[in-house]
Amino acid sequence: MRSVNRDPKSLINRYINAEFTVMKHLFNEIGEAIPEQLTPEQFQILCVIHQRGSCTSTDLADIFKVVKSSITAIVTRLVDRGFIARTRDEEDRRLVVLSLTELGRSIYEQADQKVQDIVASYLVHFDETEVETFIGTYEKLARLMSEGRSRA
Amino acid sequence: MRSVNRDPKSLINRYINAEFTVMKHLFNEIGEAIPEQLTPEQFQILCVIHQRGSCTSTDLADIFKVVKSSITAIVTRLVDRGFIARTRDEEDRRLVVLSLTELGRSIYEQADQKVQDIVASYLVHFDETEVETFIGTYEKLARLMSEGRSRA
DNA sequence: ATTGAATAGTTCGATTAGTGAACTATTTGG
DNA sequence: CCAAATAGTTCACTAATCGAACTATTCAAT
Repeated sequence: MRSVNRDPKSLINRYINAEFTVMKHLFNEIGEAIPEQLTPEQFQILCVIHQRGSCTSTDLADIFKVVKSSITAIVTRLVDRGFIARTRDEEDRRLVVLSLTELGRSIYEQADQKVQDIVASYLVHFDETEVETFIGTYEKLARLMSEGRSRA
Repeated sequence: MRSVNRDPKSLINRYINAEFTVMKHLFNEIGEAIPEQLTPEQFQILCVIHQRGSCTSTDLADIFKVVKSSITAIVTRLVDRGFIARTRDEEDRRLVVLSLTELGRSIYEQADQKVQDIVASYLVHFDETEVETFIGTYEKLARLMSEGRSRA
């Protein structure tokens, strides 16, 4: 990307505008579509616990790059609504293991289906190789950012 | 994208994971980098006013897909900090015209430079055609979403 | 074996962003 | 000219986030 410095505005601004627009719309539509009024953050937390089976507050704080007290707050709301169970780990009693309840799993699966539908309804406008290339580049970017912090 | 329905999870989940990861990191880094503690929302509002010269609360509410009272709140904070001026339109006295103060312009330009630097530091890992293809697809997606609401 | 440091999590008080309903002020159109 | 539409604000509420202070537990080093 030699031309970044010669032509700094155009590509980067196009990228930022697209990113903001897409993210805003996606979040809005997901917010509308998700049953039981799950926020995007709540949805993502259920998603991680669903994928892993269980996890801790510290795991979630690392994944989402927020401090642990933020996780406590969100998790408490989800526990109050019966979507998540908090279980003390008997091996290491400092740990609180988070897992989905049956209700939580069911809610997550409904929400996930809606998200799939929304995204699919957009992806249908692209041909397959375009999508694969796009996602490949996107994942590379996500990887760079996750590894990141080593850049200037 | 015929295979979306046959192979529904993989591509869509990869896309969503990448989207969330990238957005999270980008917002975090922008938040850290922006001077004077501008939040991403505040930055985006200054950005729109900077691009347009001036605008109204209703414009901003439309652009960001939020209700007008949200805009009132953010704008009030930016006015309090001296970044934005509210001017009653004498033609149509219902309108409040928002514009950047000198300070606001200066703060925005500093923040914008940091954002450019952050994005450039990632784009440098890609070759130019890859970036152009990626952004092209991204903009197409953003366009579909903006037009959207007409889908199922 | 004891104790001091690290780790896991919560609580509390603050700020920011967002919503919806009720409100004021102005303009417009039948 | 008056009713409806438009523009914006205020208010009370919720969600997410932060940071500092706190409890409880485990680990490590002497």
